[in-house]
Amino acid sequence: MSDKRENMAGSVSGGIQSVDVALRLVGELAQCGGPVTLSELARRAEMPPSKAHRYLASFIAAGLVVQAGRSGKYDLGPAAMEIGLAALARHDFVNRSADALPELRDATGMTVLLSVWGTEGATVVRWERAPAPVITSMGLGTTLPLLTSASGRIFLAWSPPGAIGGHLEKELALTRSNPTQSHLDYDVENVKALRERIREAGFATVDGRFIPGLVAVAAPVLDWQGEAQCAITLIGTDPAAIRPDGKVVSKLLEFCHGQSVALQTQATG
Amino acid sequence: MSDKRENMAGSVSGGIQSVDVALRLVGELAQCGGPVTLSELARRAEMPPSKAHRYLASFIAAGLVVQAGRSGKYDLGPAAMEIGLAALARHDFVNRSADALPELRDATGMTVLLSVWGTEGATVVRWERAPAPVITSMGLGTTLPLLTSASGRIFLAWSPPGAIGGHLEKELALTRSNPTQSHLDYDVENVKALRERIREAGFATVDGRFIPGLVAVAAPVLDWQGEAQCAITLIGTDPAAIRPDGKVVSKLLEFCHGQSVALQTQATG
DNA sequence: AAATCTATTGCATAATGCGTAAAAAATGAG
DNA sequence: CTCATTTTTTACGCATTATGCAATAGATTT
Repeated sequence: MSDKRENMAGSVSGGIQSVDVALRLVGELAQCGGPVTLSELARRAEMPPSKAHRYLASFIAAGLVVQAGRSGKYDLGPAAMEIGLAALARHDFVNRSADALPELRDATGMTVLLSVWGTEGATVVRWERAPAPVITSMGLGTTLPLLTSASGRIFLAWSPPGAIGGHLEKELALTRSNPTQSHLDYDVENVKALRERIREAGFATVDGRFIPGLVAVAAPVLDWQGEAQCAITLIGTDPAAIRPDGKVVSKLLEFCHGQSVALQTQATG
Repeated sequence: MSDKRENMAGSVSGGIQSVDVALRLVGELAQCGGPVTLSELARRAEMPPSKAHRYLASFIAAGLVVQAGRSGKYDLGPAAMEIGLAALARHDFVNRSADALPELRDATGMTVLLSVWGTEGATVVRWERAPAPVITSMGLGTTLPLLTSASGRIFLAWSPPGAIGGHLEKELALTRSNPTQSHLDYDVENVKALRERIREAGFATVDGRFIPGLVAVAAPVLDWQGEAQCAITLIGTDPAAIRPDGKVVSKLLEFCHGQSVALQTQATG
């Protein structure tokens, strides 16, 4: 009767089941804003607390998770930072651009954002706040929407459709169910046209419609395949700053082009 | 004869064995500078390639690992970044100090480093390069030595001895076997005295002996238990800048004290 | 102080990961 | 182009290991 050799659990990755469970657990923990109790974490990951507890024991032993204070709550630990920083250093435009981002900020007077494409969307990896008092509460790891942020639109335009398909659908569904933002109601055709327009222009902008009073312009750093490795975004308050033929946009494009060339020449392997 | 219920493998974490293996594997992958082949990774992690392959399948399914190009080499993926960034955002002195670090840099004219204690040692988490041309090629995730860096010495002095014991011994052994650095030959007694001196002073300095031409001074941000949550380090070229009664040191101490207070008042739970 | 919720540990069972080994694919030499 | 060699991937049965359930211990609230 047990001639079915396939994995009877839903998560068929061809790998190790325990690891699938473990990664689901750390994923949930990462999405929680801060320390969580065992039972809440178990609830989110949809597993009995005792099971979660055993996995957490392994995580703690590896330093991936720590138990905060004596509240017993669990939180991500130092090993998580190290793995993340190692991953960040791999895609080394982060380090390479470290010197350049402040320059760009000073040259434009706008807040500079560096984001990459993660599993949850466009993820902020580094930012340089402008001297001007722009109220942007955007921390490391913030994920930005695909359609309504300049950063997101870069990945919309310069990522293989397969990579963003799921997220795009999710956002489209969300806009439809949100009639208050009727001016944003994109459909499959609109998005296709938007994508083309952005690719032709070489950059993407959003005006104050999405975040009132804030405007942004973004451009991609492209690898040898023409895919966006990261997006550089400038955020400010002056709508005039993001005019297609303005100084800000040209500086941004120049910068991104230089980064793209640097990325493509070194990664010939 | 199998009445021994204890885990017969070496890694007894009280958790899930498969997860211990998995975390060892990602740890190795993180320590490799870049993409690695299956066989090399398996060699490092001391397991048969077939075993590593199965684990990697799970990692890839979760986005923790990607297969670079068609070389088949494995590398850390976007999920690794996200987990790391989430961990970084948790220990929120990173975000809190984001505004403050540049101020400190401008006030002192020195390069500012923010480091935390990770499993591999003192780990650079954020830095602000000084306008002055200081040649410091220090990327995110760089780990600094415990004895011969100002950042490391902070954790030497303000960490529970148990947490740093292993690393300390390793470094002591390394210094002993390295006769060219005879002026560094610390032993258990020396280190104990060094630790006491640093704790009394409230900060640690290193002069040009370790990195010729560079000097550094560091101070801790302490949590409610009196342990160092992170270290703030100033790096420069002028030995006069790091005098104990100088302006730079007092600015640094003032800054760290402020951060410590902020940390302790908000984390009352 | 009682009660409720949460965290942690123990145990039997069967499901899962492990080693061995072979197939398939890639690489390199003649 | 063909063969030889290395590397990656898949297959399978056995034994170890993760699991669900339940009991205990601890914490927090009424």
